[in-house]
Amino acid sequence: MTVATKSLLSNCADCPIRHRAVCARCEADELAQLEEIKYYRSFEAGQTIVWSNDRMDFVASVVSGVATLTQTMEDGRTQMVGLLLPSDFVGRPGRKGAAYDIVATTDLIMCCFRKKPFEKMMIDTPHISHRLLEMTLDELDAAREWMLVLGRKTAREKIASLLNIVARRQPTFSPHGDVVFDLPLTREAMADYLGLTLETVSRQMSALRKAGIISLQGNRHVTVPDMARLMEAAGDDSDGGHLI
Amino acid sequence: MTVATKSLLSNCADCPIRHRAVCARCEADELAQLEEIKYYRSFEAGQTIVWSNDRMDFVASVVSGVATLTQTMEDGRTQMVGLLLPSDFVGRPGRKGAAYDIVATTDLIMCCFRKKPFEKMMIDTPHISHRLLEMTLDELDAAREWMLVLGRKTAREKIASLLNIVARRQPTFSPHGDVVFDLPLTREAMADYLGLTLETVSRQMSALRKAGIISLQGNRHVTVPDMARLMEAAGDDSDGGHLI
DNA sequence: TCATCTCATTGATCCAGATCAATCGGCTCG
DNA sequence: CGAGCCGATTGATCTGGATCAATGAGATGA
Repeated sequence: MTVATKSLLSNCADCPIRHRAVCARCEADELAQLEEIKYYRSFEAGQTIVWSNDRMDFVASVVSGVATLTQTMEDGRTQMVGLLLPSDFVGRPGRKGAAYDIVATTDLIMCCFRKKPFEKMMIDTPHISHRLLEMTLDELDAAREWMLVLGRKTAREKIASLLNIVARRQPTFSPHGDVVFDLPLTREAMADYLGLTLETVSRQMSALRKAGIISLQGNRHVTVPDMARLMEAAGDDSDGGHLI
Repeated sequence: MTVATKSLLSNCADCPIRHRAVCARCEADELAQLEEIKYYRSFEAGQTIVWSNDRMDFVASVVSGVATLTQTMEDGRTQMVGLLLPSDFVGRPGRKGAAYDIVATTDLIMCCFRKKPFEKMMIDTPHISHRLLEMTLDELDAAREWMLVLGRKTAREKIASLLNIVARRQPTFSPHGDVVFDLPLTREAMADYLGLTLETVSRQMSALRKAGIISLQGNRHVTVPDMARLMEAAGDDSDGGHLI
């Protein structure tokens, strides 16, 4: 981490995830309290942050980079159950151990809080626990959306659904014009997310490319010329009609 | 509903889900406040309680019976994303519409709260919002567990996993000796939960019966002579070694 | 510059579960 | 009682994605 980054990060007011993370609703004095108990940790791509069932004595927000939550069966089958992007929250207040393996898939910076003081703050600071409830409900919605993908979609629809989600979480996203981004996942990680094999992922990526729905520059860099066609390939209603 | 049931239900202190539902942590005075804004609704098996995207101006707890949350694609493929048993919470504070179809699969009684007053109470009553956070985190864990089932398990393991979950949520459950219960779902609903067809569900139920892992009396009534064998068939570690 | 490693692509074959179809058993209603 | 219905079972066949296997394309480093 450079000196400039370190100084940027030390101050919550300048934090890139200030308005989206678990601290989003905090007032200046509450932020000052959080600032007292926070510390940063950084990880390299590929590092395991926590192993499933290990004791985990902190909770954290992803500041930059991407991490994954995965579950593994005894025979080695693995399923990714969460994709953590900047501002997402990690860890469970009120429980000792980690329920999943947490792995950094890119270089990663996390803003950590020791669990005990954080739990104490949650009790006297409703702004934190309300924001955490809201974020947890959003994650639950995302998990249920993913259950539809895993249970009922074809391989091609699964790939298109994943590309759609990653595209929409880009900071520069706009639904019109080309959408360009880097996939934060290997083909194998995509397969683990989608309940497929990596060969099927590769074949379906090629199929979407041949159909002109995406174009690829290298393995990771994706261009989507028409988001509506991508959504159609994902089996989603192209007019994502929301009731607000 | 009989007169006896009605009288039983009108008093929170005697409520069968008093210690497990969203009100579990409430003090007597808080309970009295809840009592003011609550009302009961009952539904018959098969009735749809709310349609996806409909306005939903209440939240509720399941008092007795079973309901399901399902998502449907335009072409009719459906995936169940939640199974609501007594004490489970329904609805999302802070959002106008329902995200899923909610359907009663047995006769059902719900304890409802109008959304506005409930949201107001959540702000002044940390016991409620903390309990709701805890329940939502549990649901998120259950949803992620289910993602592993949907993404990576075989049809036989899926069926065994579902039986395992239903067996463990019986009020009379004990891990030793015969476990006996009624499935609250049709074969088709099981298929929607598991991302299978109803034919495959039927075949795998027969296979588990022929293997002696379960026995069936009629279509719905199940006896499990040995929970360890069922867990093994589900692909789960038979010593569910938990770190508390 | 060439060996090695990792990640990805592509081909050939196989099989678990989907699909299509017939039958069964219990229930309700005329 | 028999007709019709609904949920469930069982059989025959098909197919999407898994599996097994070979090859390619960048990156790293001796």
